[in-house]
Amino acid sequence: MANLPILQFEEKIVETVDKNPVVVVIGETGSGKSTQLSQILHRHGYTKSGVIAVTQPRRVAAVSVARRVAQELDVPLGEDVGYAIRFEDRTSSKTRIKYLTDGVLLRESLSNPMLDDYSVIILDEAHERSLNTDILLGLVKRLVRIRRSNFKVLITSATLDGEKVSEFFSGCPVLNVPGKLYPVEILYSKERPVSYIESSLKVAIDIHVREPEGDILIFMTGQDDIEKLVSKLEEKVRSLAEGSCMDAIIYPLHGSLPPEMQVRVFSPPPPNCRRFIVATNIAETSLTVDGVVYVIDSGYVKQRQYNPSSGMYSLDVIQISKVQANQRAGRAGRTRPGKCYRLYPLAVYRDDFLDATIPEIQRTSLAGSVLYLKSLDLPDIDILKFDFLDAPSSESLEDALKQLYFMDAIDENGAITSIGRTMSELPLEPSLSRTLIEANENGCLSQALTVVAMLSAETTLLPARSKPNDKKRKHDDSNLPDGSGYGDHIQLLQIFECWDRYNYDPVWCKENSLQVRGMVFVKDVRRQLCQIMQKISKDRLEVGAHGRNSSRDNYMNLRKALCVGNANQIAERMLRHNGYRTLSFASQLVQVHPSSALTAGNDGMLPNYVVYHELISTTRPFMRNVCAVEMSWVAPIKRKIDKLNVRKLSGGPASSIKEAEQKTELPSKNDEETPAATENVGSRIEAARERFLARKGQK
DNA sequence: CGGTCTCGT
Repeated sequence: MANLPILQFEEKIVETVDKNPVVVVIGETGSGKSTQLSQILHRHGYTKSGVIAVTQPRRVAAVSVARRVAQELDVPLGEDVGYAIRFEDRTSSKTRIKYLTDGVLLRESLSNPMLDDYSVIILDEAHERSLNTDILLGLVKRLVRIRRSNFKVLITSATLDGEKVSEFFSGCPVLNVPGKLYPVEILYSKERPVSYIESSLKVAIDIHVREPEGDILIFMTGQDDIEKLVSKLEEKVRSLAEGSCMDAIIYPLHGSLPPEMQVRVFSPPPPNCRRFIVATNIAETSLTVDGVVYVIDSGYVKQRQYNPSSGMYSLDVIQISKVQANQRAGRAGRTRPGKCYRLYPLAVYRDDFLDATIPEIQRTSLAGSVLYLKSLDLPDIDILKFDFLDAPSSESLEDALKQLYFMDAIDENGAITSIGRTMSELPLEPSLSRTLIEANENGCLSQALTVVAMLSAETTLLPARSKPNDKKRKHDDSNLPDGSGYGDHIQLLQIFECWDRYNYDPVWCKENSLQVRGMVFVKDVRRQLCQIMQKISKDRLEVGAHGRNSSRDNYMNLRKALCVGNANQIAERMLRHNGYRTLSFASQLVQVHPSSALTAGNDGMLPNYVVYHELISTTRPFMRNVCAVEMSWVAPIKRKIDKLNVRKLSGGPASSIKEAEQKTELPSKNDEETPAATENVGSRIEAARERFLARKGQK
């Protein structure tokens, strides 16, 4: 701790914070900013008038950094130093330094918009530009203006363009703190490889044979490619002459690996043995592997993308940004000087790569964030003119308003309704909050709580059911319920009710190929939602998870509630086949995803109407998680869709839309870096993807 | 019949 670079700047930091309401601190990896800034300000009296909050984009970071600081100050965790993450609040009235996820701070601001428990707010890792951090940036900017004297904000970040943030905060000072990285030599390929798997294989084996000891970290785009490369590496390593070089262990590393497999990379290797770690971008920021000296960077990443004009997500392989490339390279220099092999030419890095990754706020549906902003009731804030560091496109904001209008969260003038207010209190996507509220009216709250919690866990829930070589059909060897023909929401409900009957036994999960971690998460979410619903409602609610066991249950009320909650996500079947067209937005042709539990009737036809949880474009556009609904429930929603007037939704006169459009289309210093419209983002990604596919060759 | 990169309330 004594030799952390940041401590040499203690006086300078304190002096600057004393004189300025906002300070940007640029500190590279190893500078100690996450653990030391809060302690420095604590030493200089900033905890006398309030708590110092430090936000983190990740739960594990909030916990581990809090633990370290408590240790350094020699106090018990949870007293003077504490942390707050979802499901776990380890703070007390004594707490002076509080680490928390940015999502938790946003939640807190709902019940205390002035955040006046805090004398200082430090937004850490702002360069990652998580959706929540971006919203917090806008929020604290406003708080600085309103709270004035007793409030300090620090924005800390590794590589973020300090000037840009400084400009955002009316020219606030920028402090630079050096890091503790060893030099990393960058080696470029002469040209783009035909197959980056083969190319990674060759480079990795070359390193293994020629270079001194040190682990190799290889960045790939996804599980599939990781598995391919791992097996090729194993084969190659076996074929090397015995005694010709040191031993090797090869580890895959990605998010869907069970935790016990992930932590293997943290235990040191046996002596005289080199580790190959083949990873997704999970190893870029989330997991740090000690002992890495060589990095192989394919230059690609898989990224999820939202198109607001079609309401559709896609998962694309795209080129990384310069920031990402440098982050990857830095992973080679943590313990001693290292080398980074870039599988692309310098010219590609220099001319093709974006400077910074497109921030999440420009890649995701904003319904939840817009509802949040509406619920703050800030008289001086117009959603379309909200002060973002990088504004989302006006299309994206209008899409969010439309969604909220169809869910009755805002009225035709764009004002938040009482339904919208209740929705904003629930830590869920708006469609799911709306479903819960409707279900409560319909007398099927307990069922809806289960469905909504299951959907919150996303894919953690139903992993690959069949092994690659297993040609059995979906439910063949599975005893899991089938959704009674109504589709996936009902199946999810039935699965959880089953687990409940088995007293939440983890063994049952494994036997039915359900991820234990995911199911436990569902149980936690469900419990949290029960508490919130109990608080909101005056009556005692019936929230037990036990299924009613009536064999002829047609889930009528639950499906009605789902229809209301998903008013923006309804599809109508075509007359002669089982394709659907989406209602609302521009109508599109979509299919039910093949993994769905929805079944056809005796005539071979699927239901006339379904609601879906998500549209995802892969080989074709699919609806994922669908539920059968009745035409009579859809009719009133259709009328509402026909009557829609977007101009009014955006806050009255059409002028506000125009202004927002102009604002986002202002030329910036670097057009590449701040894309104005989603279409630009989309087309650039499309181009990058085509190049990638062309290069990937064989696949 | 298809394929899931990473976070978070």
